[in-house]
Amino acid sequence: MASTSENLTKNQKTVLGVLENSSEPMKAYTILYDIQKKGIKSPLQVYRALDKLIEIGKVHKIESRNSYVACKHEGCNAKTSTSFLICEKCDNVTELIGNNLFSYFSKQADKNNFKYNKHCLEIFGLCENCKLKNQFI
Amino acid sequence: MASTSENLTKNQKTVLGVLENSSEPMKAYTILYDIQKKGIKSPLQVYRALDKLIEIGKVHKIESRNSYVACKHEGCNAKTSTSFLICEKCDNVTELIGNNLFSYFSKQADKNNFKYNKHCLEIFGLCENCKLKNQFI
DNA sequence: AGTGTAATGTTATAATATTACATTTTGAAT
DNA sequence: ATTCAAAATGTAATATTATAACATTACACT
Repeated sequence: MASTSENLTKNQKTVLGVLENSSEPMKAYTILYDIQKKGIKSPLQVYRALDKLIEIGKVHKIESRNSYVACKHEGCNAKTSTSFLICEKCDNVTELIGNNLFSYFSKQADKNNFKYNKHCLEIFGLCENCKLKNQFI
Repeated sequence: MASTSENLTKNQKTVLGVLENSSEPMKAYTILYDIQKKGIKSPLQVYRALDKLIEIGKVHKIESRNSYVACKHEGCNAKTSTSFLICEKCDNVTELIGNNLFSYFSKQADKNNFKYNKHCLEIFGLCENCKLKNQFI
């Protein structure tokens, strides 16, 4: 068995727990403040846990926001690449999965004689809820 | 006439100048150190200039690197959206342009009942040069 | 000249992330 | 069981990136 939640360390479990219970992406220092009761005292402890969780694909970073989000997809293959829909109104974030972005980007890269390895994609706009609300403004 | 280089302010011209003369993306504080001779003394002056330059599409930000790059494309429409190829070996950055990413992403968003507004895409891999070098390792 | 708006200058500080180094835990090989 | 190396941890300090707050200046338009 590879890297399931079972063989995470204490700090890693704590950080992952906070993220999984959050309805939205969290910043590193917000995570820190949330778990100082649980024995984590320094930013470094959070960043180290995040690094590991990102490495094994349990957590993704949203670059444009310096935020971190737990991945809800069992066995997410987005260990390196990430693709998000980010609502500009309510900050809700959805991960794009099971699509063919990889092959599409590979082709785009090829045209520029560039060898695709991974990507990060962040699409901004309105989520379903906010879209509906917006119609009446 | 809209926002051409002509009606930029002194600070904005200075910052844009540095970026245009750089062969690679620059960080805000690197820009600052480079132009302290020219009367710009504080980070804020750099960030304000960058904000404006980004707003008018003369400069783009590379989110994953906290770096800024001058746009080489006359009348670049990427005022908001950006798409980059980033070499993991040499840090060379190329902007993807004139492609149909917009419509592709709109469709992807639609599938999730999400209204596309803009995006940032960063593709990591090997640029042409580094790809060639790599073959002999 | 007076007014409004944008840009500027300056200081301080907030927010995000890493270095350095000493210590402890873990777990596999003997 | 003991040893050993690798991984993880703890702690303090610091580096890096970005913004807040507020006073001042420049300039176009009346």
